[in-house]
Amino acid sequence: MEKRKSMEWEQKSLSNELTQGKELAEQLMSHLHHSSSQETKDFLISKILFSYDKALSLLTGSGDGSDGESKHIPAHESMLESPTSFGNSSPLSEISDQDCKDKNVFKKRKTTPRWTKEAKVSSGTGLDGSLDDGYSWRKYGQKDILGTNHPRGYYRCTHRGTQGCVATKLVQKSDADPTIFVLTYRGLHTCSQVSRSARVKEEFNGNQNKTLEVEKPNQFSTEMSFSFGRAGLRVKTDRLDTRENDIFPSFSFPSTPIESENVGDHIFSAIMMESNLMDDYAPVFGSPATTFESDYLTVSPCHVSSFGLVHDVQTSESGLTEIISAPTSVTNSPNGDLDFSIDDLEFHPDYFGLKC
DNA sequence: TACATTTGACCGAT
DNA sequence: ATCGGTCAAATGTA
Repeated sequence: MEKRKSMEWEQKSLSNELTQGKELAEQLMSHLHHSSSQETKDFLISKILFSYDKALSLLTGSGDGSDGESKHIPAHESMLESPTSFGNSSPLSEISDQDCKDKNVFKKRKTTPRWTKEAKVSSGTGLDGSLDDGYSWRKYGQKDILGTNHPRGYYRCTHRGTQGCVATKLVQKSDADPTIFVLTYRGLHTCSQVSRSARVKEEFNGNQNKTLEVEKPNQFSTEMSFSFGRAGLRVKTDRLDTRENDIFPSFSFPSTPIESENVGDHIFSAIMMESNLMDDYAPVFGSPATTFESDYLTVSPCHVSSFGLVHDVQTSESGLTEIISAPTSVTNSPNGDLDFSIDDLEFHPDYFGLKC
């Protein structure tokens, strides 16, 4: 009896996944006929691939594909263990498989899920650098993490006190490649830094030949891309004499234009590494079976990388525009952090069809 | 003086 | 008991 129900449920899930894949493909088709950015298309492609991955895992019994109920996977940890290994793998598939081994998919989470987005940043300069994602961050802690050589820095939005902004971010230098920083964003920016973000974007527009697509100015942000673009990088030269800063630079995230001449060495890639990722994307794609239990769902212009399509982009003059323009077609908003609440989704329904 | 950073202590989850 | 995350007092900086 139970088994049969389970099978029916799996069948339904499978159907949902396939349906979702179809819808995504249709959306992709639509985007192909319009002037959507490559990033948007990549995004859809990655979604499709993941959807089919899930469907396959359902078929092969390696997982139930319903990681919407899965326990939280310490994404940052797995990533830090092998920060450069995502280019050829499908981390989410792995997560899915892992999740499905011994969990009861109908169980509720014990804790509020955290939706994280991670990014790898390679400075490549040997100099400490700051990243500007359009927001002001204030460091509130630093911790040595077990199994890692570098401490993890904890940052929260400067406007937490004044505007109650709950966005936080974790920054940690990669063990495998000290030039790479792993950024983990958490929470939704509820603060208003629109003008600042807009200013940064204008800078890009002025400096680059390529035009930014500002399709949804009030919803999702391009800050992730900005943070690794030229406006977001600057060389922090103060307090370099301290050991701590040597191994772990302080990220102040001002909107200071890049001052380093080594911008071209900077590499950007972002990874979304959350176990519940796909299910929470699902509503965006109209999956009928999706349930909302989480407080936030994450949308990142960079999540293509989380499906094995790691998008490392050289921030040379030509490459930079690629970084900037592609993600902007997906997001544009004061919410530099790309997490957003379900409520936000409801208030901006047009986002779904347009972007996802 | 106001704001940011540092860092040890504390807390909750596992 | 351990570990990751956060707090908050002390300290630094502009």
